[in-house]
Amino acid sequence: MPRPREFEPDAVLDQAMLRFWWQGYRATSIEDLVKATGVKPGSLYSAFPGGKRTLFLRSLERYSKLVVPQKLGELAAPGASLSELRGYFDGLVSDLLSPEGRQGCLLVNTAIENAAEDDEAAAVVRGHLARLEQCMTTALRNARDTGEVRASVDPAGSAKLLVATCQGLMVVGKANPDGTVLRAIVDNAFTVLA
Amino acid sequence: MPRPREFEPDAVLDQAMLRFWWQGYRATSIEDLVKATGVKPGSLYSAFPGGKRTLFLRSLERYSKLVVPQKLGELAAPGASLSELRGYFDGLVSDLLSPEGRQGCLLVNTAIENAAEDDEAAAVVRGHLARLEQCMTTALRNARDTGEVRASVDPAGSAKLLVATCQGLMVVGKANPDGTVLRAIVDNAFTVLA
DNA sequence: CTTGTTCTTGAATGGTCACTCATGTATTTT
DNA sequence: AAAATACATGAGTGACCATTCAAGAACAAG
Repeated sequence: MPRPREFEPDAVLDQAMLRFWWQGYRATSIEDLVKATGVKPGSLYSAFPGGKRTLFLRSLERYSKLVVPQKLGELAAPGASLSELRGYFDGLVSDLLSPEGRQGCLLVNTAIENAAEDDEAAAVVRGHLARLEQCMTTALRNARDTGEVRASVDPAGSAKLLVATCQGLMVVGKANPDGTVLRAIVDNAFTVLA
Repeated sequence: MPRPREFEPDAVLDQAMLRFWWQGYRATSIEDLVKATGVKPGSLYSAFPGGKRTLFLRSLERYSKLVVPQKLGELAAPGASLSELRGYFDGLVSDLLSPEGRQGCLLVNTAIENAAEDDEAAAVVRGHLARLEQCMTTALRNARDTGEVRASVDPAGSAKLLVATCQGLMVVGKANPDGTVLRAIVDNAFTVLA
């Protein structure tokens, strides 16, 4: 009976995610999204009840589901070890140094822009941090078992530090995208472990 | 001859700084500043040509000049060593855990919200990061000389890492103000050195 | 083909934004 | 006291914001 929808909601979310990522939540207007997707305001609001904020929260979830795993790469595998951990950090650095990577991480941006006033957004960020910490803990535990890192390293504690380090990397990289500095940070973070 | 100004521009900047700090640049309206200072739009614009953005850049400079030295405390002294460095991190953590400290650092927020699109703002942030790095380098060098940290520690490199760590601490603290996590990060950052 | 249901469209709403400007005011010099 | 000067006031500007809604359109079931 009903008329079928003429657009793919996930495609809309992909575009919305990119805009929120590049410009931030407040700086992205509904008109931006209308232009980016070709979907008119009425359709947007009927497909995403709750309007802009819903679009944003769904974009965050989509980022978590699509972009984050791609960035994590093999670090997400249960057998990941020191090289995968290092690979993740190297990937972050090269992202920050490329023109397309200057936007940093949507979840870090969200932590700063929205976490204090939007607890649902903060929860998505916390989930991301927890997942990252868990991947890193596993990798460190594996690396310790194989002797790639010193036995004195506490996987859980070091993982917490490494999570903070990569968030900090993103902040520093956004203000000062200098490869020398960013690589020095990563190098020093890893000299501790070996 | 002229009629004297009835308000103190620095007092206006103090209020503007607080608003930008707590709410961010975009989320702070001129009307917010008018309400906070009692100074009407016309006077605001004549005292700060360039409008909102000038007010913001001046607020950043004022933050750098007034708030940052207070947070740095004794870490800024030439004789600072390991305990001053640790004191700085402990201060960050207790700030993040207090209700008034939830806003984090204006310069970190600026790095995320404005650095990509406003190079003048980014420059202020870079200046702050450089100053922080220099204080930490000095403290680490002093600490190494007195044997408080291992001789194998590279002051310049470790300082870059510690700068990133404290930026990361701010991001993590904003999404997840959990003392256990934040203290674990600082503890692990310092186990490397001793 | 008719009817029912959902979708699309885009103009319209009321609010807020950063910013300006004409008018009036306070102070100092002459 | 009068003139000159810079400041204070706050209504006003046009632009943009998120959101709504009435009207038309497309499809499926009967």
